[in-house]
Amino acid sequence: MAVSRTNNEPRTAERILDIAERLVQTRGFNNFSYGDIADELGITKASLHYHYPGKAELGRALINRYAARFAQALERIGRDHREAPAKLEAYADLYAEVQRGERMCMCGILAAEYETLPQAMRSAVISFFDDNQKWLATVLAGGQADGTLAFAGSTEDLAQSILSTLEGAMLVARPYGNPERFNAIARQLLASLAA
Amino acid sequence: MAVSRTNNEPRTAERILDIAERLVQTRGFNNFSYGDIADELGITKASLHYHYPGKAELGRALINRYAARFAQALERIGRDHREAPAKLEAYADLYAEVQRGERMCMCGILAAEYETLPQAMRSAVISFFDDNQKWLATVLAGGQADGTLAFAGSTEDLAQSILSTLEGAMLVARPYGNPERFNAIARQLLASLAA
DNA sequence: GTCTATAGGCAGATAGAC
DNA sequence: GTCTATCTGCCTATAGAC
Repeated sequence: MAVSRTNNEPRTAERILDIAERLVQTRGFNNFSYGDIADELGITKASLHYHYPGKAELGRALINRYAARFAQALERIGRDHREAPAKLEAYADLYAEVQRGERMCMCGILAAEYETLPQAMRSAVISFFDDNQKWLATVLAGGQADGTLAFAGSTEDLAQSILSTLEGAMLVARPYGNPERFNAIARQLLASLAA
Repeated sequence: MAVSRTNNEPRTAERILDIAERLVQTRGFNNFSYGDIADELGITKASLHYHYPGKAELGRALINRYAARFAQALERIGRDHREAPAKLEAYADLYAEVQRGERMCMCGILAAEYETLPQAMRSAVISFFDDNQKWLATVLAGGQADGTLAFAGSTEDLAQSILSTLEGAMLVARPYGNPERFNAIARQLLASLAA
């Protein structure tokens, strides 16, 4: 049964985000244009401005959707896995999937471009990292409590470290175009936390 | 005593690199222009083309100088420190210095922009990472041999992991503008390797 | 080595017809 | 919602005078 919708297949706003998302994650926010999206979608640049008045608004929409999808994935991990090591492995798999698509984490690449981003996008990037770190810290605390994880230092520091290592692994692996490079680092990271 | 030079103080080519280097490391290679350099240096855009015919050549010169300086720093570390843990600490300090200048590692930010780089720059980025990894692997092997470091797995994998963690720590710390965020991760990393 | 002048292209954005 | 047409600005780059 079709979802209620006035027009036939006019999810143009979503399709714009799909294309722009791939372009951000492969080229960076400043290195694609309305023209690139328009060509691929088969409409004109002017039409894009109807859906997203400016590039800053488009950028906000991109991060918002990306962060929401990531948050859902974290919730799902919480439901699907009981033990902390399994949760962390599933978390690393989220990054591995992005890597397999020959993309960079959206907020990772935006962090590199941070100085050039419109203000509205900056705060969204920070929120993404904060949310991830908070989730990781909770998982780490749980694993420490039930003895499935072993580590020294604060959960916050370690959460920061895990996030940075995964982002860095994606970043450095990019030029090599070799997913295994990322996987090797992720495996080491997880192994170092096992009880 | 003055170094032999035909003109008075015309190291324009070097001053161009100084300015461009800071711009790359803060904004990215695609997010600064000849105009930005010209304004800061007080000459015209056209004059820049005399020193570097195109932006691709400028980019090559930037990486070459950066990589050469980094290689010198690695040599110096080898001379100044005998034990592996001290070498690794000095290595992490190289990154911390960059971070203090509110910059990103040049090759780290170029890795994010990799897809958009001219071919000549791409290979130079990979060489930079390869050289660093090779140096790290040698240090790790030395520390393992004399018992000052303790770790499982291959030296190559661990070298990859250290490089990625430091690059990722710089990347994620950028939006926060807080050097301490980088330092906390670097300390954890070094502590995890101590014998 | 540095300048003026200019070319040619592409960026983001807007007005207004349909 | 999408179009054509257009604007303004910036980009890299070149020619040629000084």
